[in-house]
Amino acid sequence: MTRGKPLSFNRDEVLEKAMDLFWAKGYSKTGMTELLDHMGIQRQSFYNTFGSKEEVFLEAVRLYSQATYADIAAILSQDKHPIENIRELFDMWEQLAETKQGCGCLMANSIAEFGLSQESVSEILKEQVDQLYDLFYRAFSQAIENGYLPASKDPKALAMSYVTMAQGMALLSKMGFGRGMLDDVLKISKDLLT
Amino acid sequence: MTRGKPLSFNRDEVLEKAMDLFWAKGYSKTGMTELLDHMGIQRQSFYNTFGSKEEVFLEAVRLYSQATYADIAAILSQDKHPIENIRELFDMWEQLAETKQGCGCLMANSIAEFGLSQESVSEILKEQVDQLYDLFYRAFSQAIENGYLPASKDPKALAMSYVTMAQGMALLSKMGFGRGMLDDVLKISKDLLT
DNA sequence: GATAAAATTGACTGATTGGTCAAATAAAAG
DNA sequence: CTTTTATTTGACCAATCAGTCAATTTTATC
Repeated sequence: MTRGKPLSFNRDEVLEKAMDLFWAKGYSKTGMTELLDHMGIQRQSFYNTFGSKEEVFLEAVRLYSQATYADIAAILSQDKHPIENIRELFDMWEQLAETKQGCGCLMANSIAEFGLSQESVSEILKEQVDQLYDLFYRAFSQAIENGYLPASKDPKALAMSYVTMAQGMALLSKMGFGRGMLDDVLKISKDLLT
Repeated sequence: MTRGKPLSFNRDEVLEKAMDLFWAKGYSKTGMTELLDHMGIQRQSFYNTFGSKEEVFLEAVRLYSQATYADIAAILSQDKHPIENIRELFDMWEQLAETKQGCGCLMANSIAEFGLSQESVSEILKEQVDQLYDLFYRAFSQAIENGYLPASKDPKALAMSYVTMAQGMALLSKMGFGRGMLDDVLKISKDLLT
């Protein structure tokens, strides 16, 4: 082991707490003092470990999108009719919206907050959106191959539409739209996936 | 006429300039000095006329949503097949996205920035989203009455889905998604509106 | 031209921002 | 026990934030 006093906190744990706060409040509205309180570490420990507010934010966004990607991939990769997978996905989102009331999606929030204005951020966000798109694209392509969807369907357009709807739903959930909105969009999905 | 020196600027004009800046940068990232520069008026004139940064922001959001509502209403109220109206709507959005690169939609941006955290803002936003929903709902209901859509369609779910997609597209446009994304979502719309 | 009212100007305020510095303390390894 | 590394503490910094104040100028009505 290296010499010296070891970190008294778990890096991953406090990063996750930072992620939660950025998720709930956004980057600008999260003050350093508040962030430190929420992470439960000292100012100096923070700057030693994470470098700066911006750097910890980037790490938080990466952590968020990796976790989100894994969750969605687990559902979409099931060998079932896509409408069934999508329904499960919506169930997960509904549960998430209840747990994290008013928080929406950290990626969607960050896109809105930064757009292309800060390359360090947009670089990550663009990559993550693309990965999410690929996930849906592969799922729908596979569904066509497996005969769950007619070959006339365009997996590319479907994937883009679902990414779009996901972002839209994340946003609207911040305005208090919940089950009703999800049910409506899910209902419409049946027309798309049959 | 009332006594005293009249305003040397047009209130509506400078409000529109404020709207443009809030649209491009969001509330938090817009500083007063920058806002004043962009509006082209003096600090004191600003506070005399608009009261505060928050108040002018609320006015700007109202102005934006009224203008947006009018634009969309003009298109959706046409007595054509809804897919034709939706196509026109997407054309408008594409043009807008080109003009206002990276700005997205002020309503979507504000929802992401504030959510329900500030009642003065969320009150307006919720109202505007509801109005937008009503607009789509009436359009689809009318389309069913006029025989453009089968009665089996659910105008409620369709309206909610389009509001969701609109928000999602506004968000994604901030990441540089443009024509390709719009074309894909429009293509998917054909499945929904036939 | 006197008077009233509003616009304009620029300096200024207190609070808050993210971030730094230095000194004291704690704990692990050699 | 010494060395090395890290934590902790609190003071501190320059910059920026929205907003204010008072003196001055401009333009209207009387």
